Amino acid sequence: MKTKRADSNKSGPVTLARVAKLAGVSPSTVSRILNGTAVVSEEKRKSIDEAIAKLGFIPNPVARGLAGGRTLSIGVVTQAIDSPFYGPALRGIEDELDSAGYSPLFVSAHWDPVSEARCIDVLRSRRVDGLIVLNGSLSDQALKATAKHLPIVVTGRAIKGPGLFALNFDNYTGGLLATEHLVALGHRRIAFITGDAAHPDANERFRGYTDALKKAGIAFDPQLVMPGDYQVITGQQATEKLLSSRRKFTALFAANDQMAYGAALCLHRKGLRIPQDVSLIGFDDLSHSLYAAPPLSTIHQPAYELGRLTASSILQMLAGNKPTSVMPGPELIVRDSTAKA
Amino acid sequence: MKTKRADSNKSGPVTLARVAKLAGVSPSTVSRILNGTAVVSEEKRKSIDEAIAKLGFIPNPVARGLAGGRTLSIGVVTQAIDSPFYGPALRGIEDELDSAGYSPLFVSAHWDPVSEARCIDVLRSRRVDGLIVLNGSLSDQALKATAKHLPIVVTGRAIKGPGLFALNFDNYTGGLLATEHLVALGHRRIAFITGDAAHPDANERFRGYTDALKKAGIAFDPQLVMPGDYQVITGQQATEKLLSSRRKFTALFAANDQMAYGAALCLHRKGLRIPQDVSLIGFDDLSHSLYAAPPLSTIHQPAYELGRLTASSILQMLAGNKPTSVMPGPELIVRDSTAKA
DNA sequence: TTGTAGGCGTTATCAG
DNA sequence: CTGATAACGCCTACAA
Repeated sequence: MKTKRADSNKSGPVTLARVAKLAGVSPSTVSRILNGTAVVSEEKRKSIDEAIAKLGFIPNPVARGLAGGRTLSIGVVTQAIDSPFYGPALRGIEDELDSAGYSPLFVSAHWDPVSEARCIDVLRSRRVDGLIVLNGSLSDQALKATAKHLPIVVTGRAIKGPGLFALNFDNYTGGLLATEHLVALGHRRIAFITGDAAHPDANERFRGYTDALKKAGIAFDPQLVMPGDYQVITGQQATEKLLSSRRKFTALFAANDQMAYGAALCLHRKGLRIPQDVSLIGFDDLSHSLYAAPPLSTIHQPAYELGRLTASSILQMLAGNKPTSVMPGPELIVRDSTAKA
Repeated sequence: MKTKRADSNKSGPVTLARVAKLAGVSPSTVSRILNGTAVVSEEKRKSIDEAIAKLGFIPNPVARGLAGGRTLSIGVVTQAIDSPFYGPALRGIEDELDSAGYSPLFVSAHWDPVSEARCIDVLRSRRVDGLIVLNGSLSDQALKATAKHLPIVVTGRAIKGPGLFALNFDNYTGGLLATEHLVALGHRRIAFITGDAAHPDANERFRGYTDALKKAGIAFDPQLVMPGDYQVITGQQATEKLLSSRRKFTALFAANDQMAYGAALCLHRKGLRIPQDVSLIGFDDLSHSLYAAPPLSTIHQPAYELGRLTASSILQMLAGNKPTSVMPGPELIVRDSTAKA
C-alpha cells in the first residue's frame, strides 16, 4: 500500500500551531521548548521535536518580533558598506552573530550625523534588538539617549553609560610605534600626512607622532606635516606638496594606509624609490597593504577581530551580562617600505 | 483584571491606531491612505496627515510584514561582504533601495552552494520581498524553484524564467578588448593568468583572450597560460612560475585586478619594471587600480551601476513590471601599466 | 467613502 | 507543568 508523501510544503506555511497540533500539545508548549522558557516533560518534548523535524518547521522571525519584541537582528551602522577598512569588521560581525542565530542589518551613514540619525531610526523601526555603531559621528548625548531603549556597542570613542559599551583602539600608541620604528631606523626628518581632523582617531595618531619625536629629541617641524582626509587622493596631493616644498625628509608616515598608497604613487611618479629614497609607513594594515609594491610597513588594526568583539559584546549585553571584551593593542608590522636612513 | 504586557504609558510606541484616534477616523482609513489602497476624502486625509506629523508616526515594518506579507526588505546574497569588487555593488543596491523605502539584508555565502542555500533560507524566513543573488553558485534549477515564491534577480549567469531576471556582464568582450589592446601595442607574446575555472565569467574572459589571439594571427601558447583563482596571491605565484619557466613574454593579462596586483608585486621583486619590461593589464577596474603604482590598465566593470540596476530591477518586478535594465558593456581603461612592446 | 472584524505567527500572562 | 487567551501593529475582506 502506498504511503502519502510526508511533505513539509503542504498548503500554507508551516506554523508553530501546526507543529502543536501534530504533536498533540498546545502552541504555548511548543513555544516554550523553542525558547527554553520553561521546563517541559521529556515525553512532550520528544513528540514536539519529532513534529518539528517532520514538518521542517522554522520559526518566523517576523511574527516573533511582533509578539516577543525580539527580532534576532542587530543593526549595524557603518559609514560605508564598501570601506576597505570596515569590510573585514563587517565580516567579523556577521560571523559572530550568525553563530548565535542573529542577523546583522547593515546601513551606511556616509559620515554624516544627520544620515546617521536617520539610519538609527530605520533600524529601530525594524525593531533590531541591539545596535553596533562603527565610528559614528553622533553626539555622545544622542547615543546615550537611544541606549535607554536598546543596547549599543560603539567603536572609535570612549563613552560609558547604561546600555552602552565602547570598544576603542589605541591610536595614540599606534602613532607612537610607527614613528619610533622610523626613528629606530635612523630617520630624523619624518614627514606626516594627517587624517581628517574631524576623526578623533586621526588626532590621536598625530599625537603619537609628535610625542615620539619629542621623546627622540627631534624638533617638531610643522612644515613636514601635511593635511589629508584619509582618502587616497589626498595622500598623493600631500606628498606632492611635500616634495615641491623642497623641505627634505627621508621618511613619511601617512595616518592611514590609503593615503600611504597615494603617497607611494606620487613618489613612484617622481622617480623616488621606496624605501631607498624615502621610507613609507601607513596605518590600519588593510588587506591590500601586504601586496602593495613594495609591501607596506604599517600599524596593524585587527578589523575582523574588532567586528567579532563588537558582536559578542552586544550579544553579552542582550544576555544581561556586562561585556568584558578588550581590544587588542596596536602592532607594528614591518614590511618592505621602510629601511635604514 | 489582566495586566497589560507592555505598560502602555501614553509615551508608548506611536501606532497607527493612535494616529486614527487623534484624527478621529478608523485605523483602516489611516492604513488606506498610507498604502494608497483606496480613495479617501480630502478632508480626512488632511486631518490624518496632520496627526501623523504631530505624532511623528512611522509604520512598523515588522507588523506590516506579518499582516501584509511585505517587509519592505530585499535579501541580497553576496559571496563576501568585504569583497573589493562587490563592495560598490552593495552600495549601489543600498542607494537604490533606500530611495524606495526598502532595506537590503546582506548575507555572505562564501562561494559555497550549501552555505548559499542556507542564506536563502534565512532570508526567506525573514520574509524578504525579493532576492538579489550576486554571482551565486546555486544550480539554475534551485534558483527557478525559489523564484516561484519570490522574485529574484541574479548576476553572473544567463537564465530566464518566471519571477527570474538575469543581469549579465559581457566578460567575453572584455577579455577580447584587453587582449586586443595589448596586440595593438605590438605585443605578440602575451601571458594570461586565469581565474577560478568554477566561475563562468573567468572562462569567458579566457575565451576572449584566445579569440583575440586567433584574430591577430598569433599562435596560442599553452605555456603562457597559468592558472589562478582570482586571489592576489595566486597572481603572484602564477607570475613567478611564468618567470621561472623562462618562456619569454612582453605582456601579461591577469583575469582580474587582484591577480594583477600580485603579478605587479612579483615583477617588482624580480626587478622588472612595468610597463618598460612587461606590460600588465587586469580586469574589473577595482577602485584601487587607479592608484596602484603604476596605475593599472584594465577593463572597467560598472559595479556600482550593477548594484543599482539589480535593485531597480527587483523593484520593477515587485511592482508587477518586467525589468528592462541592460548592463553597460565592457570598457577598456588605459592607464600606465601598458605600453608599446 | 468609511468602519468593523478577523486574521498574520508568535509570545506572555494567568489560571488550572 | 500545561493550556487558554490576549496581545503585538497592521492589513484586508466584508459590511454599511
